[in-house]
Amino acid sequence: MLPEETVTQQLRQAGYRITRPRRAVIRVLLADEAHLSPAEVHERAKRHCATVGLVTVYRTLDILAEMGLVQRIHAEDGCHSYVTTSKGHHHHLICRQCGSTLEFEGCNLGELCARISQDTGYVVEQHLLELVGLCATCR
Amino acid sequence: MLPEETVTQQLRQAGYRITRPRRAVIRVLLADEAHLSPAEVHERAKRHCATVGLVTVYRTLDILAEMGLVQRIHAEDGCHSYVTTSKGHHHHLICRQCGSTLEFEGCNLGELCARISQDTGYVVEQHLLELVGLCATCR
DNA sequence: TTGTGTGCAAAATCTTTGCACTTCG
DNA sequence: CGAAGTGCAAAGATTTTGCACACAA
Repeated sequence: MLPEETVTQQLRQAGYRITRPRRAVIRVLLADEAHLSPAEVHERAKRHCATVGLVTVYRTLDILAEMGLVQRIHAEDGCHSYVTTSKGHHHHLICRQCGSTLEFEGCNLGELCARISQDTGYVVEQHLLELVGLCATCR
Repeated sequence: MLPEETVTQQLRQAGYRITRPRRAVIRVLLADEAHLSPAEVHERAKRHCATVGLVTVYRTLDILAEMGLVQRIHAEDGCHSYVTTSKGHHHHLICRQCGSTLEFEGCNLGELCARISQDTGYVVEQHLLELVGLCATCR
């Protein structure tokens, strides 16, 4: 899990100001290991900044997503929740019960992509991969 | 691509009636090789059944998804569009330009899942995999 | 001090629900 | 004929936008 200061520093470098509401959103996302919807982030962010509005949560999530610091999770019923994400190529492992997430590396899809490219004529540029299951606790 | 009769027969077997609006939605999804949002499906379905309402499109998509005949596509900005899908384990290859999709098999993730299970304590039950790129035409 | 960021309210989407009418089987 | 299906309008839910005020830097 990224330290809060690393995130705020990146925001600052990108020209964004560090405000109480933004800090609250960041803190929620870093603290929680589960994926959270904007409404859930808002609910929890109020603990750190009682006056924060839902609109600011949306705006902050947009910025963080734009900068690659958070990512949407694609669940069965939609893509309405977010988790923090590290730099570089990796994917998420998601518990279907509690929503906890874990990053992993080494998806090893290069060979598959090459084969598919050859077979289909598509140029494969990126891939979306998520593993879904039960975490050790929920099992 | 599945023949229309196969789909309607499956609906019938599941106890659903085959109506003009439903047939229109099915025809649109089978004909189009790109992924379509409910609104896009509606627009095109009107060509086959001028009076079809958007609500019926939603309801029909729900039924088809429930039966595993269509699937949501998970794009960057959301999961609001659908494609037809065959039975069995496979994934989609999606053109980021025109939205055309192609199914492929043999994702070969068994080994990866086993490794991740061992490393993390999660039981990996399912996975979401999509390849994104450019189709031969858009290239 | 100054312009970015904020909350609020309102608007814009998108999706679901209630209900009387229609239509498949 | 009867129950399942439909369209419409309205309600709900979610997300975005406009604007005056607040507050980081």
